[in-house]
Amino acid sequence: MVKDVKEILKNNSLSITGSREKILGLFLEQPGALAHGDIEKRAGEKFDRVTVYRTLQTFVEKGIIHTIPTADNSIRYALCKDDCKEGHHHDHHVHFVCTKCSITYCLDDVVTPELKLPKGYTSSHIEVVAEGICKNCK
Amino acid sequence: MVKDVKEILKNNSLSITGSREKILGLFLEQPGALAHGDIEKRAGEKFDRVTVYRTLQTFVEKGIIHTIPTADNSIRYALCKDDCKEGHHHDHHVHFVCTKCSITYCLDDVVTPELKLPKGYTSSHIEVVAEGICKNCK
DNA sequence: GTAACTGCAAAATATTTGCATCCTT
DNA sequence: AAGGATGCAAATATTTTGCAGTTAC
Repeated sequence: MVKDVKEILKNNSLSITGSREKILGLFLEQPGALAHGDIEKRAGEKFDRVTVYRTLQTFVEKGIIHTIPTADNSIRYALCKDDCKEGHHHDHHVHFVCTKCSITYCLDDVVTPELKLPKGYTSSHIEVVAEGICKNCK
Repeated sequence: MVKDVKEILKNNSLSITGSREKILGLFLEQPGALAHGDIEKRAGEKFDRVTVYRTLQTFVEKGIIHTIPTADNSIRYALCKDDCKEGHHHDHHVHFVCTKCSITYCLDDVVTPELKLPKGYTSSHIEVVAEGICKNCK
């Protein structure tokens, strides 16, 4: 995983700007996923709401981050692994939402299981979200 | 699965009102899941937006329907099976979103697979959403 | 210098709340 | 009759859009 903010942006042919560096930095400096609100309210940083929306959207399009749908309708974003390319996400790992601290983790080592779908159904992507207690809260 | 609207409401100690009958009827008469907007715009029926919000919330609380989170941030609702009790959902089946017709199905016969979570994590619920082409669209 | 990015204002949507009225039991 | 449900109005919250000024390359 490339850890340098500038390099990630360069690799995706995005211009290097303050907001992008700071927002991408937030993702790199912590393990969990971030919701739009988390980023906006992040202490010490003042982001324009609109810039956050647009930056997140750009990152998703470029395959730098991916979205994690959760039951409470709060979309979270998390870093993609290196093999995500523009328009072609490969986040075949399981997501875990802690019901206590509500941190969302990407369990990169837990692979999405195979599913036997009924006749006639073909799936291109499977999203798995587990809910429970994480290792820090147990 | 109980198919009678009035009976379902009675079983859950809800008063039988026009909106509840109509909204619950919508769920019973079709296989897919419904989003809030689907219900509101349903041709032939005029529901107050607020009533729809409150009715759906009541149904979820009573365990009559459950929510299905999807990547596009549109929450869908689908009927629970009979073994859902108030405050204790048992929808251990897989959900399928067709990328073509965007109907969301509950695949009641496909059971949520077991997951090997990392040390320290315990899950109480696992949500699986598959995306692809359904049997009607292939 | 040019194209892209940002931030402000404002529009468009979506969701929640209060309250008076009506309906179910 | 009493409690709960509905529908309207309005308050909040969320997301999108337009545009002028600024910045990266």
